[in-house]
Amino acid sequence: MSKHLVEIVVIEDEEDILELLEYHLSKAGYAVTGFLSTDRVEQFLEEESPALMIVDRNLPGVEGSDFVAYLRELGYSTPVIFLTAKDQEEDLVEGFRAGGDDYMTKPFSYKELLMRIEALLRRSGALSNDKVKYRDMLLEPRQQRLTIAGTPIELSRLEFKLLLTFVKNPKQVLDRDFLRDEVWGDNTPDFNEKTINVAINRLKKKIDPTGDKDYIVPVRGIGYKLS
Amino acid sequence: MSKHLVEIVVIEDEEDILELLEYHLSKAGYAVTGFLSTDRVEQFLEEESPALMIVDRNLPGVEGSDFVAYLRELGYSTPVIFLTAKDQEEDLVEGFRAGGDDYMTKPFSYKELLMRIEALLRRSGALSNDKVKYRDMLLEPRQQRLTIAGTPIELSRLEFKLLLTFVKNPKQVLDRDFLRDEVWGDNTPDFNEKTINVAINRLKKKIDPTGDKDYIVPVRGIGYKLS
DNA sequence: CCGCATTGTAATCGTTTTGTAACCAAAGAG
DNA sequence: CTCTTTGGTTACAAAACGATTACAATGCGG
Repeated sequence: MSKHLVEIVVIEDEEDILELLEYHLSKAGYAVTGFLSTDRVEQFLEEESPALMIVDRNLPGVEGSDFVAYLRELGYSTPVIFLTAKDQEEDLVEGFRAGGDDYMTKPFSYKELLMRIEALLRRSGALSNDKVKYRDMLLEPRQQRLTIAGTPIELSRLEFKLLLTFVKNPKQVLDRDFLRDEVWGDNTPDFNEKTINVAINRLKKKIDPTGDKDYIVPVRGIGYKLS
Repeated sequence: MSKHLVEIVVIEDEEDILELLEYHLSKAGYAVTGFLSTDRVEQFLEEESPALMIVDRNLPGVEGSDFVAYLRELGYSTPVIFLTAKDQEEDLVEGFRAGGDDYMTKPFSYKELLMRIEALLRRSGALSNDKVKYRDMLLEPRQQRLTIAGTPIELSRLEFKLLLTFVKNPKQVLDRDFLRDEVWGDNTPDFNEKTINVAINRLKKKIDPTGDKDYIVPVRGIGYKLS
């Protein structure tokens, strides 16, 4: 979809499993890059900086854990989840010693994998912990980022602040005075009547260009509300 | 990694399991504080800040996950490993949703628990690595040296410190206040607004003279981020 | 002390964002 | 239906902000 999404690298030599992983991760909204071996991965890391790597232990040529240990040696600290059929304790220990963050044995639940991915992304700071969702809109105040149905939308600071106050007070009619205080600040003298109109207008054009989503609707004589 | 002084909190209502945990963790070199219920934990967190918490799901009165969710709500981001007899998928999902970092079902191997603890500490703690690699940049803080794609680049003290804070917080938007505190120190009075701009500018010119790598990108009205 | 690198400050430029004003369209009251 | 009121739309001006450059201040090694 887009480069704004969280990027995950999967290294897995069994092609059908790799495809299944790619399918599940893409569906969950991640940008996935798959590798059948470690051959091109180092080169890839020189150019991109994925948020997480899922690495099979059994890879052609190299042990997955040796490869991760090598990356750690180089200085990469990308979070790693090992996937493996090996469930012996010493294999697991080897994985963690190599610098892995988590370890799952096959067969595993995809739901659980997704949960562990999310937890690790949260911990490593790749995901913002404060998110506000409303319908298909996802706002991340710290990053000042908005995605609608997965598509990133660029908003200016004012526009974001405005949308955020609506999302924080959903379904309520926000009168013009409230919006002025909340978004522009209460110390603003000679505040132009139409400033709000124009700001709302610009916001609407960005979050709903076709105008059929009806996020923000006017309430005549009072203000606006998010429906 | 020095395990000295690393403080771990264990919340477990079954007294014998708690003792066993305390035994194993102490033996591994951690300072352990055990609780039989969540009652005193919040008060404890106000005074101390443990590096990690091990929390049983089944606690008298409160669900362990609810308690962790409550702590997260309060703003505590202490790493959490859940311990539980519950191995249903939805229980696990609930644990992660509450803000847990890892999840182990009883009976579990102590060796594995210790590995997971260490991995989580590594990930969450300030790992003072002597090498940090990000894309094709390699920073060596000890020697204050930078190489990009193998080529050494000369950076001044300030420039290095600035780049290091970006590499340590990749993909996150660092606002001007954060950068000021982190790089210049928080005790700087009458800090010129443009100082950051100029410093970033000089840094960019050195690490990306042609300007096509896009390491550091501005986020208008907030600050900058490393992409 | 001098010379050099480093860092801060100020001025200027260009772009983006935001405010203002004029005009258009729609809703409601009579 | 017409008039009034209020919101929508557009164009333009002002302001905010980052980039860039030049220059001054600072610090450090000789």
